[in-house]
Amino acid sequence: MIYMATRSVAGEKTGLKEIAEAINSPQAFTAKILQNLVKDGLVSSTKGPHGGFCIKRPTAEIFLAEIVASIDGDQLFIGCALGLEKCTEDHPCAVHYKFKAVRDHLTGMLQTTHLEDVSDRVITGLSFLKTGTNKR
Amino acid sequence: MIYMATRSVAGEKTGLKEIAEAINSPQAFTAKILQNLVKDGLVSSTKGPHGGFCIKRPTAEIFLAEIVASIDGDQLFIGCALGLEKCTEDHPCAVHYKFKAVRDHLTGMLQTTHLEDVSDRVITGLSFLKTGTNKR
DNA sequence: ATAAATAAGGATAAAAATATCCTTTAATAT
DNA sequence: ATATTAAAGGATATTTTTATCCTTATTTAT
Repeated sequence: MIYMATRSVAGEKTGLKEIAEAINSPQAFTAKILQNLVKDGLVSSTKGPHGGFCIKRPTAEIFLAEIVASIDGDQLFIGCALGLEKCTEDHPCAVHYKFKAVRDHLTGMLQTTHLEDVSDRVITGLSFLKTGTNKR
Repeated sequence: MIYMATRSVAGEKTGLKEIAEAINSPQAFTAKILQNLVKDGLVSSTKGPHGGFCIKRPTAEIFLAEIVASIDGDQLFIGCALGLEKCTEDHPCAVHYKFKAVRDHLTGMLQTTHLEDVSDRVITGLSFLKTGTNKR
């Protein structure tokens, strides 16, 4: 998403191959994740020559939380740190409140940081999407 | 560890079976994790009748960070949010600083919260180690 | 219309995390 | 000494996550 954001300024498409290379992620795997993002309406795709993927909405309106939820589901946001099925104010796990503070911080960050924030740093060369030797 | 903390007041041993039941975790799997904690010096174990596991140091001196590191390794503390092999101030990933703030919060919490903090809440009935129907 | 390019989707495979089983080792009690 | 209890450790199995492969569907250019 960040790479596409650095590219889809005027609604230009970016091909799978290019995206996968840019983030040093296997093509087929990247394709599956893109399919998911398409299914969830964050990205549009077109087949055929000059086809590819494109972010649907303005990058300043897409927050990281949406992307994380689309790719990884909601466990990051609602799962219990100790793995309890039911972990609530009524029946909190032993680290519920300590953990809640951290999670609220994380959730808040993801809900207030939009793609533009992040992609701008890449465009200006302040940060990176790969190292040349990534782990995954 | 939290369950043992609620039990090993005067250096009493707690058996594997009892621990596994208390936290609703499979016995054999719990045993592997306990082996690890023993190897890392957080827990002592004795075999034979009346054998079992016991936390080695005062619970007020064992911080959650140590336990997490023993069980899950250090990726939680040092891993890059975007999966870059090398993610540093010099070569930061696109969410490095945003993520760093959250991680510092998490790390800080784990490094300042000790077992006693957490087990006391269980002892006084304010929080719980299982629900009856856990996920894992 | 046909060929070429490209994503979609289903089936499968590989790797990692989670979990189990069984044999061995050590401690205790008789 | 022997039997019993309980953890240690190695091998294996299951599940989940990560990744690949191959066929199909769609779009564009000729």
